[in-house]
Amino acid sequence: MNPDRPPTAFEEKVYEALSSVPRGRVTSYALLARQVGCGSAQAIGQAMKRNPRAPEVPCHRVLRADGTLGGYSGQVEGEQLEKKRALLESEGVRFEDGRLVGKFWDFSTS
DNA sequence: CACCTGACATAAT
DNA sequence: AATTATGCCAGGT
Repeated sequence: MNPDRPPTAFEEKVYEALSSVPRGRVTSYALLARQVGCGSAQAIGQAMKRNPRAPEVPCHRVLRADGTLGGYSGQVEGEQLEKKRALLESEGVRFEDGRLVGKFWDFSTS
């Protein structure tokens, strides 16, 4: 479920961009994908579920562009998603009716 | 085996 | 209706 594969260049790039997101802020897959120079946001999700050092990599700070949670640990539904929401709430991110309240982090500010 | 483009579904414009 | 944008899939390279 969580093989200890060494982080690849692609993942590292994603993690670095993810590190640019301060606490209490959120990003979308497409936004992150563009930062790493990828045309598919789905590749980002793949990178997350591949080798996400869960607490080390703030993959929970990656939401959909619609404001929905998206997926977590390879699941798009389940208690893991609820945990993700709770984790976001813990960081100060508020939700309403399953939607993110506020805006995404601007990489240009980084 | 790791990585990415593509196909497909859904929502907004 | 058509086009555009997003996506934690699936498959091909």
